[in-house]
Amino acid sequence: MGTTQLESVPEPKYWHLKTVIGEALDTDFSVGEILPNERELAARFGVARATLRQALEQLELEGRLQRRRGVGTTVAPPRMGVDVSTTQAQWPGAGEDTWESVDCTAAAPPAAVARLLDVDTEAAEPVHTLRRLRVTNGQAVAAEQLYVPAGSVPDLTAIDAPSGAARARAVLRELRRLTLEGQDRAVELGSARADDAKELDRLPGAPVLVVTTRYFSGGRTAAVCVATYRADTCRLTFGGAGDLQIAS
Amino acid sequence: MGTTQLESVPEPKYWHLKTVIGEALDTDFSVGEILPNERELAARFGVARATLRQALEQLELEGRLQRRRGVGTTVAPPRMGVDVSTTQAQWPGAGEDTWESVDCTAAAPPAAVARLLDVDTEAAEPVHTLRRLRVTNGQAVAAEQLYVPAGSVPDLTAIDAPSGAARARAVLRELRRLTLEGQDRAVELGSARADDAKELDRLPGAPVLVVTTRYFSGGRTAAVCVATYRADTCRLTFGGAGDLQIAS
DNA sequence: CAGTGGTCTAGACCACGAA
DNA sequence: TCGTGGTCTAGACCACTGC
Repeated sequence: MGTTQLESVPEPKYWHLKTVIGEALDTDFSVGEILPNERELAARFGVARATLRQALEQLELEGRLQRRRGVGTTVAPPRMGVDVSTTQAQWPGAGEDTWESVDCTAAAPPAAVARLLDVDTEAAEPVHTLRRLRVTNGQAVAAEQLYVPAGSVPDLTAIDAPSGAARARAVLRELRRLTLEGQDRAVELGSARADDAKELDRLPGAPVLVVTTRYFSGGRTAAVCVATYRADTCRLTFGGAGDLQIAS
Repeated sequence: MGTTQLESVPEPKYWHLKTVIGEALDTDFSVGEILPNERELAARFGVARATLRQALEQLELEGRLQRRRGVGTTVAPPRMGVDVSTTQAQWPGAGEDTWESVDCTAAAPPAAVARLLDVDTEAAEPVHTLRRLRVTNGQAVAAEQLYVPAGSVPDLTAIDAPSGAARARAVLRELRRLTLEGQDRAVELGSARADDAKELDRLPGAPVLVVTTRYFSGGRTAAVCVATYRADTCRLTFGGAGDLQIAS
């Protein structure tokens, strides 16, 4: 009995580190406080920097930390709940939204989106491509692309501006005049494309929650929306569960 | 004009690798096919194994690859859509569910869950803790924990078995007898706890989508459910969007 | 047992932000 | 300019799977 039972299944170092640091965050640090830099933390725990980084990456993935190049690692505030409810079907842009930086072009949609829309890829029906940014509490939390086949908004006059923010608003206005017959939604994990990452102030490849919505009107898919939410800072809520919160 | 414009913002190697391999998956490989091992791939692309692994990790995160220790890296099938719709409020276990491996204990809930339930942490009201596994297409896609305060199911007789699967079914049966007044839902990114990871056939820390649901009845929170979905293989769908699919 | 992916090390250099 | 996190290397050993 001189030695106690050895761990038969040794826990990886980074996993243990994550636990230790996670507990320290709760007790020794407050939100926004800056941690020692990675080289010092690694030395303090007696591990290689790469191992320490593995632990920090996990904590960042869980929304506990925020790391910024050239600045440092800070304690993140609790994730903010952003409402994406489907309980009451509504066109995008309706209600008390906090969308900003509206823009509009006539670019052709990616093949995957064209498949969702009922557009004929051969006929090349024009598709309005809107780009919006969702800003909550002063932070950009989502980049959205809304694809609207020209056929869905026939009454749109060319006078409304050929492109840009004014055009985008005109498309949204026309869309809201239609009768929304239903909508569909899916959520999955993805990694940020370069352009979205830039607008969300993240590095390319950062984990994001991709929310894809189909809007039905007139017996067809009238619009498709692909919204990319920062996975580190956002908790998507449905049904007004704004205060719902589970610490991981 | 002897030299073309140098890349002013050189793309990281792993990012470029991810693109190259991702395209190769579309053209040169079919679902289920096994890739060359990491050491060979790294050599073939002329990078260190760690760099190659960074690219593979991203592709796995996006659900394009599946890696298993001791086996190899295979091309993953498209993510399966699992329905978690909130359009019609219903108690867990109702409808055509595919939940399995039901179990039930009387363990005290984590503090975060107790906060959501209206239980008095001091009085220590007993809480039924159910554990279930959601199996779709023969694969475990989610591990769920359902917390039901004893006060929510007062008519539960002790005769129904003190614990285990039979007890779990009894709790669910009693729950369904109540009038469900509403429900709440939130989705966020997390990393798999050790026990969940084991049941989902993943390593601890694997990315998961955590779905937290509150069930309201009798003017209080009658139950709280925390479901952990494999983020690599699942796409959460709302409103019957089973066929909704966007390639990333 | 051999071969796979998972963990870990001890360095190096780069890109970015702030002073 | 300096300090930060981000990328990258070339190794090593370990844990798991299947033969």
